[in-house]
Amino acid sequence: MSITIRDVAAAAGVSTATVSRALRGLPNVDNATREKVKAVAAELDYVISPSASRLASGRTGSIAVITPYISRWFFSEVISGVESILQKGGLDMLLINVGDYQNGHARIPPTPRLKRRVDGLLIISLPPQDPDLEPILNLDMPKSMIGGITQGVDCIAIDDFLAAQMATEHLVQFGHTRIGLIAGGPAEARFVAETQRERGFRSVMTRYGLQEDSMLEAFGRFTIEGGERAMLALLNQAVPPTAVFAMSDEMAFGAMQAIRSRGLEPGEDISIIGIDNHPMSGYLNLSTVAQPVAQLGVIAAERLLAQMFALGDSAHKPDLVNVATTLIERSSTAPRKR
Amino acid sequence: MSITIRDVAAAAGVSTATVSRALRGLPNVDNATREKVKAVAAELDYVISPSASRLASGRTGSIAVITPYISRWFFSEVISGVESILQKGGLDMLLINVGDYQNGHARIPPTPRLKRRVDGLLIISLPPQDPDLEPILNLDMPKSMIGGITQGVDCIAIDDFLAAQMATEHLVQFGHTRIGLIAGGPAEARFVAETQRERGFRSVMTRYGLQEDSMLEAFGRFTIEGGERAMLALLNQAVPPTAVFAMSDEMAFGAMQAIRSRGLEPGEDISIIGIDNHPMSGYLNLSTVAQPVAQLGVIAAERLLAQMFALGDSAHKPDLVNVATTLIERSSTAPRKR
DNA sequence: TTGTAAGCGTTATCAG
DNA sequence: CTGATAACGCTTACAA
Repeated sequence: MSITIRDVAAAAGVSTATVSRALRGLPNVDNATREKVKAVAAELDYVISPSASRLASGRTGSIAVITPYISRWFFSEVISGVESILQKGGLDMLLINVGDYQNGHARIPPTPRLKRRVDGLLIISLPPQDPDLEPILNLDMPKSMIGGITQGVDCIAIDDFLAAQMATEHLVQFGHTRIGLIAGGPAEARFVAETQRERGFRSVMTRYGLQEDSMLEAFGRFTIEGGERAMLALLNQAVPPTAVFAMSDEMAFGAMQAIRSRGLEPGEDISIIGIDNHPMSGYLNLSTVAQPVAQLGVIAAERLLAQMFALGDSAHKPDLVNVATTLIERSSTAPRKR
Repeated sequence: MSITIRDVAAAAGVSTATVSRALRGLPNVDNATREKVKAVAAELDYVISPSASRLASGRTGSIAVITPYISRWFFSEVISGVESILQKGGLDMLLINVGDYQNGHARIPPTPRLKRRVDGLLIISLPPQDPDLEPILNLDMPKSMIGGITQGVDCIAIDDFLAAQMATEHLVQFGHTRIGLIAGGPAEARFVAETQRERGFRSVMTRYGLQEDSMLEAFGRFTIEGGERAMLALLNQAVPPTAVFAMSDEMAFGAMQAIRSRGLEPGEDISIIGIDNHPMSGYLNLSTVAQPVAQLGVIAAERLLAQMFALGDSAHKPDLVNVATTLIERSSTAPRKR
């Protein structure tokens, strides 16, 4: 029914082998022959059958992007960066959401869906204790991950420890001593970034001999609404913090709302800083530590491609790539009022 | 190297045909045989080779999601909805970004990448005049689209005409007569939604005999920043509007910022309303016409599946599905001050 | 209910 | 540089 390589071969007066070589740009094809074949193929509107090609060659020409969320800002931004590189590399992108967060019903283990289906894996921020992670890492194919740390795998991330230090230090420099923390969730189910950010926060607190009050930590689940609830909890303390470090801008947005709902003004009455530099942050005057999110995706995809094409000769050596962050001061942080 | 259906057949003492039938849940297999085969397959950790299966059966088990953006809120939300259904249906999702907006360099026509690669197409908001659209629609496979209108194709959308009417009417009811419009872009390159929303806006203006001043229309490109610039342009008019309808919440966010930058207060001095009910809208007190974005993706995916599985018997009839919207009043809109 | 065997459309190995 | 031809691993009539 569909037109095959044999039709092209016949029409061009060559063998299927030659057609295959000519069309894929392989060497050892006479230039005239190649042009002829290309012309015939174009005229016949011939398109290679990926299934047949995959079966015969063993390469699938596609890579799986595994993510716990699709629509959250950070993730969609990363995915967008990844896609741009994969498209450029002529690879198909299979998007797989492993978050059971959405609908709660039992998650299907993704491993079987991956086994013989893709040539590479790009893993976005799977928490180390996620039960799916290990089987995925055991899959024998090139992989690179964003926001994780695994020996022997290309890992791309900002230095979360440092970013949190920058944010916290900024608050300390403004004279704040009673500083609250809005984290994502409790330690049992954390992304690597969360753990690192908490460590960074604590390291600065300790360095300046500041009291670490466990009542001054709340969880915001990385959502606006969660950030709002977390801030309200902090405000309900006997002695509320005068400054707060939120692990993400979106949680900080919610926190600012909570602050206002108490008749207080962010910056004026309570300083707040986030991490991300979300597109809204400039408009809401939120101080933050900016990270180049889409760029993380770009780099991870590029390193994945490097692995896939570094066959034999120049062996690709996996590494941990740290991308730089920048402190952006806006009016949500200000010197502490005595 | 990898374990094949023949290994399973041998180990189970049956033919490859039986293994194939048993594993795929086809009828006419003895129950005992089926269980035996399943057990052996599980033990051998056997996974069907998709390439071989596809080649033999002609079905790819994957569908392409074609979108002009990945990381913009509306699109990532839709994609998320689509993914949840496709995953449930056991289908792979190929995400294809056809926006050349990102990097400007010549876009590769997506048609060849689609030809023999997927079983179905889910098209998100391609403008009717997009040169890629027609070749895509000509592809002979099930398709459904979101935010578009094409005869003979399943189309899912809100009633954009009505939504714009609701928003505009809301402003009129508050006594506003000089109403500005923040659209996406000029008529030459519009999404269907834009065209419909402009029509809805104008229909209400006309119904109430309100002046339509072409100087009171500005383009915001559906971004926050664009909305800000557009609003500034409106504010620079000799007689600025007292109320503004923005075609999206994100543009409205930018517009609110612009209003504040002039020392004015949204709602107090200038009313503004958007469309979407973006997660930030509640926090910014933006009035809006809410649409269930992820739900659009869910429905579109479900209808696509319906087409793919309605082979023969109950023929699926393509249709235009309209999803309901709701007016949400917040403090960004208020009665006009005389 | 089960087995046989002919494809499915390429790629890749050898010769030539 | 080019052509036969044997895989690749599964599905699916058709037989049994």
